[in-house]
Amino acid sequence: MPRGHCRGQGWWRGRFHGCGYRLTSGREAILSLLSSSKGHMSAEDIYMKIHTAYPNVGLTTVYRTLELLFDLGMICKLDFGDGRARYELAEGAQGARHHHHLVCTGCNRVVEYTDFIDKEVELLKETERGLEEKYHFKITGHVIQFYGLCDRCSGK
Amino acid sequence: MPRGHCRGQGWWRGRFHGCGYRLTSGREAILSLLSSSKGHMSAEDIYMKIHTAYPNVGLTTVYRTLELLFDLGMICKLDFGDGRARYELAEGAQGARHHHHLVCTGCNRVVEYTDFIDKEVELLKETERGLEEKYHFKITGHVIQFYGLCDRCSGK
DNA sequence: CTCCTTATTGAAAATGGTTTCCATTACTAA
DNA sequence: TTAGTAATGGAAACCATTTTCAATAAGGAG
Ligand SMILES: [Mn+2]
Ligand SMILES: [Mn+2]
Ligand SMILES: [Zn+2]
Ligand SMILES: [Zn+2]
Repeated sequence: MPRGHCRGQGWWRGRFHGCGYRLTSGREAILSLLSSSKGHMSAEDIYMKIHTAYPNVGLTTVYRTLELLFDLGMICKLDFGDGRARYELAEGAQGARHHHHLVCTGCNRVVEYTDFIDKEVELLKETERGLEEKYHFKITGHVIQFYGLCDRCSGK
Repeated sequence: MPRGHCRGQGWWRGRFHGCGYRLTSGREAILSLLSSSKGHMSAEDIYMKIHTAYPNVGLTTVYRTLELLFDLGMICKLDFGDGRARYELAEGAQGARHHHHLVCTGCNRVVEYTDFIDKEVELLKETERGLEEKYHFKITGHVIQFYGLCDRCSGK
């Protein structure tokens, strides 16, 4: 394990420099927010939350940074069906745990669950291997979401 | 099992009348196309395919019909990350088999796989039961998609 | 069949999340 | 410093989807 990394809130610094990207204040602000926040934020959510502390970071930069982080595999891009993409830190770095989502089609409420995950992950790995071999894909990720009505919405 | 249904291509007629909806030529054209076609079509794909035979069916009606069919649970709405929703017949009616998707993030190619499905479905049912009980959701569906690079795209 | 109610329709305009343009600024290496 | 290039933000463009609204047609009652 290389020394010098994972110090303070800058665990991602090396991730950028290695690819020729620059670690700017805007990128750091966004990454920092994603690391400390728990929800599923849209680009505009993020823009507004950092705008007080970083009034000079524009919405365009937020979009561009999110795209970059997504391409680098550092964040996940989620679609809960409400017309805007939402983001969360990918597992691996930071204490992000592997989880899946349960989405209410009535009110768009989202539950993260980690129960039942163990068996799912085990089967997933197996399926991934099978798919890679049969279809010659290099699999990089998956999305598992259940849809339904929450208690509040199922009572009409 | 009521007689009179499932005759000809009109197996869905009763599905509409029971809910107070009217079976129009546009709706029938769209449903018929979805039944006979195999791909994952966008609203505009559908609009263009039926436009030769039904020039008087507008794009707006296609969108509205797809929303209705989705709400009735007759079709699935899919997001492969290319900015437009895609649709396919839900399983149940017609010979639609339960399957999941493997999406290439390089070229957006989509593979439908039914291998490995048996064990997945079994675990899914179990997980659904657990989630319904724990989170008091009434689960109506799920999305499982793997992402990666196809053989053509992984070779840079 | 005819009439009536109202669900449905299409064309055009509006919406809204996301991208693109482009001139300007901020890094970085030599 | 200086050159080369990555990054930025504000405005404009993009484009899938939705809304508006006057016109139309499905289907039940009679
Ligand atoms: Mn989550
Ligand atoms: Mn499919
Ligand atoms: Zn709900
Ligand atoms: Zn590909």
